[in-house]
Amino acid sequence: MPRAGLSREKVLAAALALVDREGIAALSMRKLGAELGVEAMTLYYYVPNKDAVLDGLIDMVVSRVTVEPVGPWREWLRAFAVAIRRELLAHPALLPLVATRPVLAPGGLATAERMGAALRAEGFGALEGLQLVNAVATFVVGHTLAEAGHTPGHDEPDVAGVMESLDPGEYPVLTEALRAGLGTPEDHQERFDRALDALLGGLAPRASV
Amino acid sequence: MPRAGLSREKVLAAALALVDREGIAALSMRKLGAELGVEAMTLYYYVPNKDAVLDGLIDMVVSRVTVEPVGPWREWLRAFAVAIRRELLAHPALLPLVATRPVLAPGGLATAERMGAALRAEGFGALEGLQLVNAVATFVVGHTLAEAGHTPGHDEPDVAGVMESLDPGEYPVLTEALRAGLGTPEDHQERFDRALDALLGGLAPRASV
DNA sequence: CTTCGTCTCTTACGGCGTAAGAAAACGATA
DNA sequence: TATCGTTTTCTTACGCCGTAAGAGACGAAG
Repeated sequence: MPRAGLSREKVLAAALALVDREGIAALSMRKLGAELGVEAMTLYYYVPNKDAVLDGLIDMVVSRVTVEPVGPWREWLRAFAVAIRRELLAHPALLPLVATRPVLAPGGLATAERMGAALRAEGFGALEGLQLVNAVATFVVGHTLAEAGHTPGHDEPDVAGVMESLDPGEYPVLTEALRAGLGTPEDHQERFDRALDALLGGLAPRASV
Repeated sequence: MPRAGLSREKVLAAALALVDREGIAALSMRKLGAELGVEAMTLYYYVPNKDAVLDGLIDMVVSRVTVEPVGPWREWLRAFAVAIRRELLAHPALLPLVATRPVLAPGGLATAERMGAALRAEGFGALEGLQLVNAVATFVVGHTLAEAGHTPGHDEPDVAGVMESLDPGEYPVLTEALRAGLGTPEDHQERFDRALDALLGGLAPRASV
């Protein structure tokens, strides 16, 4: 029986809290151990290495995205996209991780399977349906990355700073767009909605509509 | 006059070669120095710190994407998307970097400006046009990341391995899709083309078509 | 020759992931 | 209670990393 009451789950939970609070760069085995009142090497009893911690983190987040594929397929695919985005924005520090690991992690497999099955019932082929799911997922990750996936050190795009340093004579259209709100949260939301609508509106099963 | 004939450009070029050859994780100041026949600290005469090297790398790649915005806007936007993808796939190790830094880097500003101006001439607003450019860019980055942006260590998705370890009883649709080519290069290409068509087809200026 | 600006090196510090194994705390048994 | 095997934790050490600080080597200019 563990003396400090540790477990893989508690290690991962502490890691997520640490990352959310101080960013991905602050996640070191030593700091994570300190967070749990334990030496760094102790963690290796619960986790094979640091990479497993990272994998565990993305799996935690991905597993939280659960959407029932019922009703019109465009609607629940949209809900799927929105759910991914919400979850990613809740843990922006994890974005670079989620983006650079294969989507075929255990946490997302069941969801992918259910969606693929539902789409096949709508006339899509198995490959075609999962391509669609994949396209939506990669779109959301890409968009959310651009929105919130800043490398620590380069903090957020800093629209105001860019605007000032931009020569209006050289970049008139950019200047005008920035003044009109390019890069603001509302802009991201609007762009996300519009592009998602376009994407979903343009995709359909090969055979019929 | 430099004794070793070094320069910021040569440092960056060597860094790009090193990254292309051994991956982003292999890029350390010491190795980069060795690559150039010089000690690590020597590099700091040409570059303020490692982060500046990374910034320089993405700027090199981004700057190479130059598309003339002439003709039907959907066509050159498509060419733009294809050009980004080509450039990113040529240096897949840089993908995680490109994805996590603001798109508003110097190298891409001029391109964005020209495209924004061209779109405004087509009836888009300044903000609206740049949103469109941004949407296309983030889509491409997201898609290409999923295609080739594997974290070193996790090498490429390894479709064969996933297929074998997948229980066909539990994941019938996934199994079928994998057998049909999900995750192959052709699959990526096809999905990219289809989603890009959908995206471009669904986007239009607010006022007219 | 001296001086100065340019370029490169040496040394050192604190941090990282983790391999190897000693050491401590525990429940069960005698 | 005393002992034992297992489970859990810690100590030490190695080779990496980015880079701060400053010494040294060099050609050109006076």
